[in-house]
Amino acid sequence: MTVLSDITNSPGSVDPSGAGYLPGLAIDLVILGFHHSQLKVLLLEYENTGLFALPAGFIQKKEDLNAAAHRALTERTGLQGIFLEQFYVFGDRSRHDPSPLKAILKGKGISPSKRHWLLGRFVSVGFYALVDFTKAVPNPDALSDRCEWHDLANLPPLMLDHETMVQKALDTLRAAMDRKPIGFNLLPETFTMGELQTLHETILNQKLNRSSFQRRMLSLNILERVDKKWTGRAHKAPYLYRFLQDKK
Amino acid sequence: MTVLSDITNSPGSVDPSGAGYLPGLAIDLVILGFHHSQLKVLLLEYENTGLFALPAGFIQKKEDLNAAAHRALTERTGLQGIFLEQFYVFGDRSRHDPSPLKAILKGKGISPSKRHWLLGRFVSVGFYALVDFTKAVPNPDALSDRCEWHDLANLPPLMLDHETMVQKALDTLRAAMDRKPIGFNLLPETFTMGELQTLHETILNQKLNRSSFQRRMLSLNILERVDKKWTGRAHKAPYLYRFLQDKK
DNA sequence: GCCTATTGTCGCAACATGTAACAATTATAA
DNA sequence: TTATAATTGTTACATGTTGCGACAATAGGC
Repeated sequence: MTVLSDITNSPGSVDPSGAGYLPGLAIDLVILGFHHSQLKVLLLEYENTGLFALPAGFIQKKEDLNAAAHRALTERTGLQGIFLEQFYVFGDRSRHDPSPLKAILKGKGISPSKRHWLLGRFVSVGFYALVDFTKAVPNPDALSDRCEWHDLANLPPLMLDHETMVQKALDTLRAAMDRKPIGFNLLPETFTMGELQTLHETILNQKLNRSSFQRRMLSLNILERVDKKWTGRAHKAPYLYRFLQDKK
Repeated sequence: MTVLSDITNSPGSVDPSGAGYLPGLAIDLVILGFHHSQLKVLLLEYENTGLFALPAGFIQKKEDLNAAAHRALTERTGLQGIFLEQFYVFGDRSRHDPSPLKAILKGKGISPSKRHWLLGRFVSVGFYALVDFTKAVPNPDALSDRCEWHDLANLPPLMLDHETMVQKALDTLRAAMDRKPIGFNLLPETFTMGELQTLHETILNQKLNRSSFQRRMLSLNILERVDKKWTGRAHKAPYLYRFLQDKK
């Protein structure tokens, strides 16, 4: 678990990296969920600053890059074994803007030296994760006050280039989806065909034909029909489906 | 232009980065060409070591990541305005193996200190480029002795994880190709439909149907029929096509 | 029991792709 | 000069996939 001292203590003026992390390199996570027909993204909030940001992470010197991303994901959500993939590296100079972090540190009662390692230029590797909204337990990091789901359609203003990151993650997800049906990762263990279709429609931002969608999904042979779902509503009960694990 | 001193001079024992570059971060280029029905990749060779490697680059502290990749590409090929995209970040600890670089430096008559910045752990951003084989002018960097095209189907043993990089670049290219017809970037200004098909077949490693391929390509409306090509061979002369620039 | 909303499924049209055939063209051989 | 072989551009037809509507089957509301 990251503790405040890991991040806020400078490891010494000669070493620009913080506490055993790779210098100048960060990870930003676009953690996506799906709930009430809405795509959600997990954001950190910094009190007294009005700032929101994507969960981030640093890579330990003795740690693989992807492992660091998984660790950061687990720290924020409590989840393991989740779909998590790189989507882009953000490395423009224009990203180097220490003012938001200064504000955050100040809000935490810290007066960082000008050469504090967090205030330098960072190249950030963007990862996106697809999680079961009902299983994730959001958990803020050492510097943030809240870690909460936000509607993707209605984001608060984000720090630095984090809006671009979300957009690019979404583009990657869309492109990946017609290659592999990874959307399943966003749903609970069992789900109806209607829920799966709504998910796809939300991600792609377009209506899909009901019967073609059903036909296409079933023809993939990655769904197992489990049970009927009792909806309590005035119509035929839909089947529940489960994603066949061995097809992952 | 990179000079030897840029790379071999340590900038001082307190600063782990070399000569104004971002520390611990590199770029590796998978530069692809196409010639004589073969996919080619540009490799650097290090004499006396038997080592081959992908062209690499470092990111200047005042430089955007993508700009650094373009700069490295131009340095190795003389080309500008080329298709060049990130495809993956390689960040495993297991990449950290200083022995090949030690051998290379030794071959150059340099005895690096144990803490030489090139011998540390590097995270590397993989880019792949698609270039016109006939236009590129390969040019070795400060540490290498040769920069030459090699058949992708018959690679020499590569340094570190560079074979994985080539494979992953190829996977990315394949996936990208049925999204956008980016294969054109590998051909000269004008080309026949047969050449275009051979290119696709080589990249995808599978035979394609001739008439469907032609139909599909023409239906994209990105090709302009220019002229007939005189082949000097005993059959009907094929048309030459040009890629419509405005569709790029 | 009738009505309404939703689901599972089927049939048909529209479109795309695989396959083969055919005519056109160009050099070579007879 | 004519036949031949190779390769290309194009078309015709079979096959496969997707879009779209129709229909029956529920399940609760009334």
